[in-house]
Amino acid sequence: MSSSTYELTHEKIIESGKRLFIEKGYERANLREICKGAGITTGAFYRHFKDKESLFSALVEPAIQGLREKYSIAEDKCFDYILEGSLEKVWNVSAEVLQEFINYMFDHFDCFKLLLQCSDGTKYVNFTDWMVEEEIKDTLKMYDILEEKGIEFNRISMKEIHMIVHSYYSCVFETVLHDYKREEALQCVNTLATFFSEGWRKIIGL
Amino acid sequence: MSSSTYELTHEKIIESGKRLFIEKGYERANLREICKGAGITTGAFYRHFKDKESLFSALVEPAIQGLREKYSIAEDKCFDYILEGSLEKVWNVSAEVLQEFINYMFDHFDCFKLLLQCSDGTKYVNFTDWMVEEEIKDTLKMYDILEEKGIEFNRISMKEIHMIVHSYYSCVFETVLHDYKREEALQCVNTLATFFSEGWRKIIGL
Amino acid sequence: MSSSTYELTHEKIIESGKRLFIEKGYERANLREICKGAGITTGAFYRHFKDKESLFSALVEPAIQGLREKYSIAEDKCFDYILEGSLEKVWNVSAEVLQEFINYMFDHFDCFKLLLQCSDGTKYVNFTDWMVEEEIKDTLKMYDILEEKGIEFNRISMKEIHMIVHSYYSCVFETVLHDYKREEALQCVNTLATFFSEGWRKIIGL
Amino acid sequence: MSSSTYELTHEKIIESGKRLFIEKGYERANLREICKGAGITTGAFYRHFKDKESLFSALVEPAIQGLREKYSIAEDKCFDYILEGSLEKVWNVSAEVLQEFINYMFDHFDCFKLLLQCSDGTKYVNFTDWMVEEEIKDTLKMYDILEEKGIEFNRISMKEIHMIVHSYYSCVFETVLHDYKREEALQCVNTLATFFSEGWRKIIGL
DNA sequence: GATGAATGAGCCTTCATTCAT
DNA sequence: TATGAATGAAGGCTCATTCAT
Repeated sequence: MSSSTYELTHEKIIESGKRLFIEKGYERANLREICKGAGITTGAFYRHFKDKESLFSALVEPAIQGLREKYSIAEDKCFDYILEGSLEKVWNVSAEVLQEFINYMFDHFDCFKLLLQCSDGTKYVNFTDWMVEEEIKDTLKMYDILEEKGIEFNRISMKEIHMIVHSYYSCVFETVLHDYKREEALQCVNTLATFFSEGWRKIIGL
Repeated sequence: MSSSTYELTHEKIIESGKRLFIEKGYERANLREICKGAGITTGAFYRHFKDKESLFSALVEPAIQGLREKYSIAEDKCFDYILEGSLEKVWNVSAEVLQEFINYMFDHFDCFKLLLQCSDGTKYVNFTDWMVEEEIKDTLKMYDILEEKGIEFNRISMKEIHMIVHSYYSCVFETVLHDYKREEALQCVNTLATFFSEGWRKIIGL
Repeated sequence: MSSSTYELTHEKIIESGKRLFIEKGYERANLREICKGAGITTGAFYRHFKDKESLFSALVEPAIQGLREKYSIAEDKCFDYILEGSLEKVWNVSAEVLQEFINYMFDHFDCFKLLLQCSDGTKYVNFTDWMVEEEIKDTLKMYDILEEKGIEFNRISMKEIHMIVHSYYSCVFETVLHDYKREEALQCVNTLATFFSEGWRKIIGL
Repeated sequence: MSSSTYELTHEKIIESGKRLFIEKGYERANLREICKGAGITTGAFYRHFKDKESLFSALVEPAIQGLREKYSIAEDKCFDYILEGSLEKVWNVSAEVLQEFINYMFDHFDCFKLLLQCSDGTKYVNFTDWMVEEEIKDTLKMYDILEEKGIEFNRISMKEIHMIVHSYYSCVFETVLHDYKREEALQCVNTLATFFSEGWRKIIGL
């Protein structure tokens, strides 16, 4: 058995922290209660985590990394299609990726709950914005490629892009924020893909 | 004559509170500093407001009411068009209403900033959700009317509706959250209207 | 009576802080006990002082300022004599100044006790060194004047000057550190003046 | 063969402790870090030392003993000269002893640094005073001898003696406190010897 | 009616030492 | 015997709210 006392306690802190952060949010959750929930004294906590924010990071960072990877792979796939000119396939990939995202998020439901709803007071408050910025970078890259290829399309302003991309992620994350069931979420984002691909087409005139 | 000392002080508290809440958020803003900013003592504060949250409400409630009214009027107008069968006009109204909303929000920029970005720790944290719920009620009502009129369309699930409506408001509020200029915002929501009307059409198949 | 409740409490904190800092030293004295000694809660403390170190500063700063002024006056007097060539008078002034210093220190006995014996952990730990540096500056200035006037003397190294000046102040402060009575102290520094003037004469060969 | 694992570890703790005590002072240095620096666990520490203060003692006690011995020898030599009436030689011995002291201190620089600058919070805080007391005992003994021998001299009060002796040691220790180089220190105490012998002569009138 | 000093519970964090394994 | 997780008491500090003046 790989679970030493240390690891057991560590796990208990993680669980207790998760529970309390979700229940009350980062700031209102207090360490004493988290420790009580983990069956340890406050002193013991600091053998496991540097401080309160460290615990939050530990809770949330792996999920962020995982999503980042998923995103990175999807990104590559999309650009391949764009480069080979199969624009239509991009929309399909987009839909598939969305499903993957949702599945990943529901595999780490609590982490994303934490990130999206309980992170006020941490450096993760603006997690959605961060995701949006990433996506915008890609959108701009896509613009460049289309231009290079001599494909005609309407450019819209940065602000407009931002708004729409934000809207997109805000939909995706809504499934976690409002405790959708996995199946509901998957169905919803299907609709979302349709909705958005139609919107984009109209806007950029492809 | 309308500006007694009392009212003057009241106004000063309002201003100071607004400033500090925006600067630090509801919880991290502290009452002593708010009072200092208003040139009063902490004791005097409680003559004007029941407690900290009351001040926040006072700051924010008028804007909510105003928006509610705007919303109500728009709602009526939309239903009139739906009832008379001029579906196409509904999309136009939608776009116009959006402009009005934006203008209203920018007329009360600070209040909406407060509501959308600084309300963690108050009962207003979920302001966006509340707006979304309102809109959903209308969407459902519209469904009923279309049905009554025998007009064919695709029904989508509550969750899907929720997600898309949320997305819509999340766009609208994004203009405040990211400090768009009024003109930018107005232009953006124009795009948004196009984007969404196209999306909706596709989804519900009208 | 100018003593409002605030000032009364302020004074009580000062007294309690002084007592506890002297008893245990800055670091080992704790705020809760200081407050208990002052008959207030810890919260109240922070209406009077920014933090623990602030209280220490308040206790000690006036005495430092006072000494600085005394020093400044003595300095001027000495340089006047040096400039007019009455070197012999300088030794006399030196002795008189020492008496004044001692009297000043005994007028603010607790403050100097604090400064010299209880300041570990504050920015005042090296108070003696600071005084020594001041005096050394003057010694060097005196060197320059003697040189300008063409008076012959032995120069000794900075380190030697430092050591001897340190020794001088260490004597002076010893009277506080070891709770001499004022009269004892005054008599002692008389001897000290003799002792040091003899030493200096020999060393610099005047 | 003399370096068992135990002794090796012991030595490592000594080194790590020395480093950290010097760096932060006794109280602010923390045991966990000392142990980490020694490559052991906190539990293991207590197999080598009873507690934190024990470690400090171990670090510092040998140097104290060594100095004590040096002192004792010097003391005997001085009294021999006094008894045989060679008062002048006493001053010379004094200067020689000082050189030896300095050399000894610089041979065990860290220990004296610890003793003089990092001992706040231990029973060694007043090491200088302890040295002074020792010297004073000798001074009084010398008084007695002079008296017995019918030699005339000015008696000065205990407090005066204390002050001047303190001043003397405070010079000596200053060389460690301010990180003089050995050569600087040796030169300085030469000056010191001259300075003080002149002072003493004047004061006691020999 | 206004003042503002005081409350008091709460917060995160530190650390020498102990003790089950 | 060595380990190192856990203890537990203490520390400095914050803040919405109360209440004697």
